[in-house]
Amino acid sequence: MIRMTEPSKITAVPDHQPAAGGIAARARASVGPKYLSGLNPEQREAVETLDGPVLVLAGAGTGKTRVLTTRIAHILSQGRARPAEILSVTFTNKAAREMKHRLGQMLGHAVEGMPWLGTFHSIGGRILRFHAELAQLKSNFTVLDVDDQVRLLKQLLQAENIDDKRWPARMLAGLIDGWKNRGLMPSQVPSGEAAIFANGKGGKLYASYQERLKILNAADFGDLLLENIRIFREHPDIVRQYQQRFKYILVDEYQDTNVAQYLWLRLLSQAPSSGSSLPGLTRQSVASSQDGSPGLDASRRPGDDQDNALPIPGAEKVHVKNICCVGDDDQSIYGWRGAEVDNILRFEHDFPGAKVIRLERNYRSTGHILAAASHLIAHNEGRLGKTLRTEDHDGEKVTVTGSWDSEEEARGIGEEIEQLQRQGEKLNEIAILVRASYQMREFEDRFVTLGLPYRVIGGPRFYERAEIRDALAYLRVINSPADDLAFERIVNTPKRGLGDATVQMLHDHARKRRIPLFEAARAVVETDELKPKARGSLRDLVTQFDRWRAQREVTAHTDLAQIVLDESGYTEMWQKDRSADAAGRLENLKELVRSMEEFENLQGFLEHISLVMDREGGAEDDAVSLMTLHSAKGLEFDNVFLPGWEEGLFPSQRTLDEQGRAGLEEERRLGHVGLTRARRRAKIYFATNRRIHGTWSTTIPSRFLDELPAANVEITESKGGSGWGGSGGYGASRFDDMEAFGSSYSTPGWQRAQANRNRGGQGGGGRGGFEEETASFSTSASPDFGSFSSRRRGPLTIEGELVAKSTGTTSEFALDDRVFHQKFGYGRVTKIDGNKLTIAFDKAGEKKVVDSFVQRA
DNA sequence: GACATCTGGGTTTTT
DNA sequence: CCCAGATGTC
Repeated sequence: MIRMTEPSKITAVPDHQPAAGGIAARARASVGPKYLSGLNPEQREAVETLDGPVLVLAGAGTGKTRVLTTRIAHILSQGRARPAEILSVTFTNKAAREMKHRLGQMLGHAVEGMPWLGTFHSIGGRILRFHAELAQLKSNFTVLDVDDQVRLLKQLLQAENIDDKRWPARMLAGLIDGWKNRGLMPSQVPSGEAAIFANGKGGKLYASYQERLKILNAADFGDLLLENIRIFREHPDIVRQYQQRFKYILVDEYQDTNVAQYLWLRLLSQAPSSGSSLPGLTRQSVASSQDGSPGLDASRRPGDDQDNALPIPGAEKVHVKNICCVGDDDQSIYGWRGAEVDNILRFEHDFPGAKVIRLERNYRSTGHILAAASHLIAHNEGRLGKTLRTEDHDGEKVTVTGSWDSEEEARGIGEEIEQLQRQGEKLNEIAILVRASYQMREFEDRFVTLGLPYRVIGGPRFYERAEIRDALAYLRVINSPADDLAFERIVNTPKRGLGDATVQMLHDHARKRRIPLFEAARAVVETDELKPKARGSLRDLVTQFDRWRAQREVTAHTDLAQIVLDESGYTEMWQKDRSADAAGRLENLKELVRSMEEFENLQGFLEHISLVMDREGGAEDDAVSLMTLHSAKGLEFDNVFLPGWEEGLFPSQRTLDEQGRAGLEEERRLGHVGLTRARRRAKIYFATNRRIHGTWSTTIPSRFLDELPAANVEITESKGGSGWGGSGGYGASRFDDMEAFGSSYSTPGWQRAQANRNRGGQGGGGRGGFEEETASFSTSASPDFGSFSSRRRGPLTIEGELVAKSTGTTSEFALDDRVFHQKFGYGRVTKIDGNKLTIAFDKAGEKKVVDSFVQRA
C-alpha cells in the first residue's frame, strides 16, 4: 500500500479513531444489510450517519456516488423516509440519471418513486410551477435559455437607446446571471455593481428584464432557484410545507454550489418546527487565505451584505435536519461561474454540529498517478485537506513530454495512441483532456488523417442546436401564444419574406396594444399596412398555427410535432440544404420527435426539454474521447493524455489576470482533476511553440510541472527528437521563487526545458517560420531525423507519413471524384496516395483523409 | 429582403 | 486563423 505523506494543510476535523471505528464497523458489517457489504469503514459511516448534518469529503475516485446511492437505499430500507420524502440534488442530468440507475440496481427495481431526485434547476422549476402565481407566472411558463435571454436583453437595450456595441447584451446577461447566482433580486444588487453597466442603468435594466419575463410568461435558469428563494422567504407556510416533506436532503458536488443554491438548501434544510432565522447565513468572512486579488474579491463579496439581511422571521434556535452534502474542495473548478468553494469550506460553520467524514481511499488510480495528483494539489492553501491513498500498485510513472510545437504534440500523441491500440488498449479507455477547446482541432485533424476514431465530448448540446431550437420554437408558439421570443425566432424560418421590417412593425403594433406578437400578427393581416406579399405569408402563418393548435386536441403530440415540421416547410428547408451538416440536422430533428414519446403531452415535454435534454450516446463505438478538463470531471479512463501544460494556456493567463491567486488555485485543481481521471496511465505534454489566434508564440512549460513529485514522474523525449529551439530574448521567470519539486530532474529533455524556462518570459514574439505545411512523418519509420531544422525543412517529411502509412492497395477513388465526408462535407479528390486521399472540400478547405471516411457523392 | 463582404474578438460550461 | 454578428449592396 502506498501512502502519500503529504500532510493535510488544514485539519479542521480530527481524525476518526481508526481502531474503535474499524472494529465497530467490522462488527456491524457482519450483520448489516447486503447493500452495506463491500463499503469501507468511512463509506459505511457516511451511509449510516443519518441524523444531523453530514459533510462527506470525497476525494477523486473514492466512491462518492456509491455512498450517495447507498445512503438513499439505507434510508429507504430502514423505513426512515419514503421515496418522495427524500430530496436529492445534483448539478447535471447525467449525474441524476446515474444515481437513479444505480439506485435501481441496488434496490432491484426502478425508482419510480423518487420524484425529488434531480438537478437543482429541475427541482427548482418543479417547485416554481406549483407556485407560479406567486411569481406572477402561469404554471406553463417557458424556461428561456441563454440565447433567448440575450435577445430579450437586446430588445431592452434598444428600447433604452443604449449602444449595444459598447454595452453588449451578452455582458448584461452575464451580470444578471451573476446576481441571480448570488441570490440577489433587482432591489438587492449593490448600487455600485448595478452601476457598472451602461452608466448606471444596469440595475434598472435588470428590473425591467424581470418585468418582461413575467409578461412573456417566462423564467430564465437563475429564476428557477431565485424565485423559489423569494417564495420561501415571503411565504413561511409554503417553505414549512417543503421542510416537512423532505425528511432527508442529499447534495452532490457541494463544492460547486453557488450562493443561491446554498440559500435554497438552507431554507429547505431547517427542521419544520422552527420557523426560524438561520445562523450561518451571515456569510462574513471565512478565512480567505486564497483570495489574493482584492479587485475581484471586492466584486465577489458584496452580495454578502445582502445575505445578512435575509428577511426570515422567527426564533433564534435552529434545527437543521438531515442534510448530507458530498463534495471535494479539490475538485471545485467552477468558481468562474459563481460556484463558491467557500460553501464547502464553511460547512461546519453553517451547519453547527456537522459531522465531517473523509473518504480518502482511492479505488481508481495507480500509486504514481495518485501521488502526482496529490502532490500537485498540495500546493493549494485554501483547502480542507485530504490524503488520498491507494492500495493499487505503483504502476507506470506519469510522463512529461515536451515537443517543439502543438503539431508535433498532436502527432506524438497520435502515435502513442496507435501504439496503445497495438497493445490491445480499447480506444474507449483513452481520453485527451485539454484546457481550452481550441486545442481540440489539431487533434481532430490529426485523427482524421490517421483514420483514428474519436468523439468530442461537450461542445454544443443537443437542445442548443439551431434546428432543435427552431423546432422547439414552433412548439412553444403553439403551446404559449404569448411566447414572443419563440415567435420571432421562427417567423421567417424557413424564409417566408417576413424580414426585419415586418417584425419591427409587428413589435410596434404589439407594444401599442399590449398584446403578444402573435396576436399583433393576427390583427395586422386584417389591415393593409403590409405589402401584399408579406401580408399573404403572415396570414398563412397565422392560419397554420390556428390549425395546429386545433389539431393539438386530437393528435398525439409526437405526430403533431412531425406535422408542424413538415407543414411549416422546416423539414424541407434542411432537405434542400446541401451543406455538410444538413443530414445530421435532419437526424437531430427525428431524434427530437422520438424523444417526445417519453412525455405525456406537449406541455410536459416543453416543461422539461430545456432542463433535462442533453445529448447522449455514441458510446457504443470504440473511439478516443476528446474533451476539456472541465467536462472530464466525473469521468475516468485507463489512459489519459494531458496536452498543453504551458504557462498562459494552463494555467490560463486570463484566469490568473482576473482572479489572481484564487484563479491559480482553481487552475491547479483543474490539473488535479485531469490527473485523477486516469486509472493506469497519465501523460502530460507541453509544447514550446503554440499558435494562438493565428500567431505563433513561444511558450514556457507550466509551473505545475515543477510541482509534480520527481519520484513519480518520468521525463520523456518527444518522439522524433530534439524539442526546444529556444529563440532567446526572455526575461527572468516569475516562478523562480516557487518551490521546485522537479529541480532534481536530470534528463536532457528536462534540463533543456528548465533552461528554456529560466530564460522565459511572456512569449513575446517568437513567430518562428512554421508556415510550411505540416511535416507529417512517422517517427518509427524515420529513426534518423536528427535536428528539428532538418525535419522542418526537408520536403520529404511531408510525404514520410503517407508513404509509411499507405496500405499499398489502390484506392477505389479516382482523381476529381466528387466525395462526401461526415465532418467536412462535400469535396473533390485532388490527390491519391494508397488509401489516403487529399480532398479539396467546398467548405473545409484541403484535407488529407483516409478513404474509408468518405463516400462518393 | 436576401446575399456578400467586413470587422472584431477570441477560456473553461450547466441548467 | 476562424467564426459570428453587423453592415453594405443589389
